[in-house]
Amino acid sequence: MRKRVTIEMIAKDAGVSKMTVSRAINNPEKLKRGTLIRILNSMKKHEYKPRFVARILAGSRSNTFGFIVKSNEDFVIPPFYGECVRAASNWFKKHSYRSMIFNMSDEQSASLFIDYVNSGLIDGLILFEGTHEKSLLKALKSNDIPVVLVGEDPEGTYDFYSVSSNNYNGARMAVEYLIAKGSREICYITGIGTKPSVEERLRAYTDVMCEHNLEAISVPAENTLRGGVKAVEELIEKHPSFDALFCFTDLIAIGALRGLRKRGFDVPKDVRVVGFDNIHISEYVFPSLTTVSQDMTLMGEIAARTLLQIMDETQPNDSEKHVKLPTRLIIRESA
Amino acid sequence: MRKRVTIEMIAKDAGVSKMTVSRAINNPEKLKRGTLIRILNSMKKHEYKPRFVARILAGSRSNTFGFIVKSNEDFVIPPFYGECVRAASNWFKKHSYRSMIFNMSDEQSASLFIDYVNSGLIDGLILFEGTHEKSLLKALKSNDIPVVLVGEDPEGTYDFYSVSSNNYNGARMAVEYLIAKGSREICYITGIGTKPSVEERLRAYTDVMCEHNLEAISVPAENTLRGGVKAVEELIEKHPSFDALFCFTDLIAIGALRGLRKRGFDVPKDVRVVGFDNIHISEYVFPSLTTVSQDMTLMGEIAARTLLQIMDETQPNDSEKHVKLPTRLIIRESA
DNA sequence: TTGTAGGCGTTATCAT
DNA sequence: ATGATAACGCCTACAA
Repeated sequence: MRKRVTIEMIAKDAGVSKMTVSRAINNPEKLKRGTLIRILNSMKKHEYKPRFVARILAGSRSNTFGFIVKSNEDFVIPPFYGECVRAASNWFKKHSYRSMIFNMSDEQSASLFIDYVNSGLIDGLILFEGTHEKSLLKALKSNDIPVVLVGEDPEGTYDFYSVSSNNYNGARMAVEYLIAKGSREICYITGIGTKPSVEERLRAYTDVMCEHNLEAISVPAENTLRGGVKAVEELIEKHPSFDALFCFTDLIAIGALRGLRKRGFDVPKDVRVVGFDNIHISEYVFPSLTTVSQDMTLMGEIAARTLLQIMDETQPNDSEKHVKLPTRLIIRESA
Repeated sequence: MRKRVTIEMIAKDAGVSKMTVSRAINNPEKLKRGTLIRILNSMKKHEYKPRFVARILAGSRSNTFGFIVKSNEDFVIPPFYGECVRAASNWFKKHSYRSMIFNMSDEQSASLFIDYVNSGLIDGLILFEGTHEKSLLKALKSNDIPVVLVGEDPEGTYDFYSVSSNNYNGARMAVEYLIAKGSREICYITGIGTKPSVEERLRAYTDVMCEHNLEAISVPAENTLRGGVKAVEELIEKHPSFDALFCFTDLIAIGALRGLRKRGFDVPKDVRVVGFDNIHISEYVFPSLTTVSQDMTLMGEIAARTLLQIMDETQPNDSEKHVKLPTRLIIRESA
């Protein structure tokens, strides 16, 4: 193992003090041209890289942001969050910040992430729905970590900035579309938990059905492919006469497609199916999925931009506290 | 912002020196019961958390491992790697290590990761195929970072440990199966680049076709859904009479299914399709995908176990240098 | 424009 | 079993 190259060695080599080398790195404009060049050369020659942890310990910003995402059975980074992350991460990059993903799937990952945060390794965070646990939010708040939520804050008690889609309108569109197409016995495969997205989409479904004097029937499912299959089976058991399914997510919908086929149903002839999210693969499955599209790229960008604004107190902050993005109905083969 | 709780404050509060508190954290067995309890209580009272970066700077291990994964157009963490990561990460967890994912998609992410590694924030790495770039491997080698490759080392020059599937045998199985089923005009949608997996699967395809006096026709595709669609279009253009497709990955195969359907081909009646990887979703698409299964869980576990063995020099190291895992043909609806 | 001294929070080493 | 001191590598504040 080669011995580590430190700032001190560069200083000695370039015939200056450590401080001058430090300036060469952080405020090069404050140095005389000659000195700067000499130092730069020496750094290159010795392949000097400042040691990240030392800078942090001495008080520097990390210029690094984190994403906290919850895995599911099918994906370590579920596609919907993945696209938001990609967009946010590009935004950060454009502004010379770096970013990294923490997948919060267990205690162990949580501990790592907490260590990072309270060590100064992370300057700010974007939390995706599913990770908005009270204890976590509280910890972040009390440590003064800048945070933006993707998805609404379930409690609202911590007053974080948030970016989400208009879940209610999106779900309404989907159900109204199914009704317009002639479906009457529309069942809803809902999500699990008390997340706002779950509650709003369910409420929209119930409202629309009610407005049309149709019976609202919903069953819950894990947000996974398998969850979709199981929900369909439950539905066939309990309400075999449905002629359409609205699903909490595309993942569930794709599972539902499989479940329906297994039982001999044709989509869309026997049963129309609509999902939510418009993840990449929904366009490729058969039948391709009619779905409510969330603009993940825009969500990611807004989340990133908001976070930067929160942190940069010198700039005027024109970010809305709670952004709600419109959704679009994407009509494909399944309904 | 609450003032940071440091080891010094705990020491004062518990009436001992910093060193003793440090011991309470790292070698509790060396303390007298009473002292230990007093310190522990004080730590709890003040919600003391050791500062990660300070420990690292002072010479501690991070007990953290990293995964380096390459994103693609469809997924930030492609499903195949995702499953390996999940398995490896569980293995680490079981041994009280933590892990994190770096997605190497650009310069910016690379810089973060390099900072981490040469700061001591990462004790070892698992690199997935697609990230085995010469410059990276060289840097890791010269910094003495313990590394395990998933997928074979394309160069072989750096002598890293590696875990991969037997790509050649897997691909042979697939092609032989297609022939046994009666297909004769079997085209291969191959991958891009010079990765061993690309070369071996292609070689297997060519060999088998040759052994049966069949013409080998292959077109390259990006490893994405869209790549599959495009390859099918190219194939229909150039060799419209094919009756089977073997695809470099499931992602490509799923794209191919869509491409075929768009052009009115029925799978498997007109064209049989076989993929490679057996990612989760392949079981759910329609027709469900016949594919060559790699045991991602086992790969992940072996990679993790090997890495731990490399690092722990006290233990005898019984890891093979280059593990090659067997594959299985999973027969479903598409062929 | 450049240098000096001190501190960031922890652990290692050597004492006691 | 516990403590004192130095070291890790960098940056801030002040001085020259």
